[in-house]
Amino acid sequence: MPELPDIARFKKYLDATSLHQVIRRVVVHDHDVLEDVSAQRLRRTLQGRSLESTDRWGKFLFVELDEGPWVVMHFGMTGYLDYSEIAKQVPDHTRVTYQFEGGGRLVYVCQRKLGCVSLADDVQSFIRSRNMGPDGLDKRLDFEAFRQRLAGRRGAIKSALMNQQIVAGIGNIYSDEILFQAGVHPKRSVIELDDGELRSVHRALRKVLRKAVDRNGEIQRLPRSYFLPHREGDGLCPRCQRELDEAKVSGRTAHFCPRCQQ
DNA sequence: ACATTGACCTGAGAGC
DNA sequence: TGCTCTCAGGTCAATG
Repeated sequence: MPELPDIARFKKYLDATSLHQVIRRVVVHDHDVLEDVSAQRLRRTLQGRSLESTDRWGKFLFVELDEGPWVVMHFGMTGYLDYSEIAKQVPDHTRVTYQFEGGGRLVYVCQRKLGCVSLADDVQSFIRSRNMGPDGLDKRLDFEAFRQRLAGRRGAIKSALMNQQIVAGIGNIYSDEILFQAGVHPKRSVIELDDGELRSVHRALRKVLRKAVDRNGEIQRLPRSYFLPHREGDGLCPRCQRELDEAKVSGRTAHFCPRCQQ
């Protein structure tokens, strides 16, 4: 479930709890989540360093060390961070522990192991190497840029929104909200959308992500006029009260209102 | 070049 | 109670 607004919350959480503390040691509980880095190199790179600042791009969280490369974290669909001042039992499915001098610790938890922890020399080259599109909240993603990135696409608009190479940060959940607010059916092909519809999708994308970040990625704190509280709740469209419908869109389950999204 | 599908991974919940 | 099946969903390799 972690999408752009969730990663923004994790970033804030890390900033508030873990910056400027010296790392005493790193424990890798499960090597499966390490990507392009051995446990030994991760340990040696981080030991004695401190976390100095964070950055986010799409669903990736980057953490700058006082010296050396950046730590990169991706949360798959079940990942999150947990900080504790005192030594206590780590949560189930803890994959990496960052133990600080002074007793605090930050852990990376990822039940389904679809996320990963890695090192990168710098944020920009990491993003380039993965061919990632602009972050969904990037100011440069204006309507023209958005339309250009969708040019030549024939697949479903929902798939395009979830494609990290087109726009980074949107997943299954928030693409549902965006398409609901734009009044566009998730299965509509990108090429058959006219300029007005594309503009609505773009406007909804910006608005939804901004609001969701503002609400800390907590769906129950979104306005009742939003789609997601009902997707997770009564299953009724907040606009017309009709029963929500679902459909498979390239392997994912899309939720939508059959009346408001034609 | 783009689109689609299955595999990866684990646990919850359904159905029997 | 316990077994099996399906589903959740981000991403990537393989296939169309």
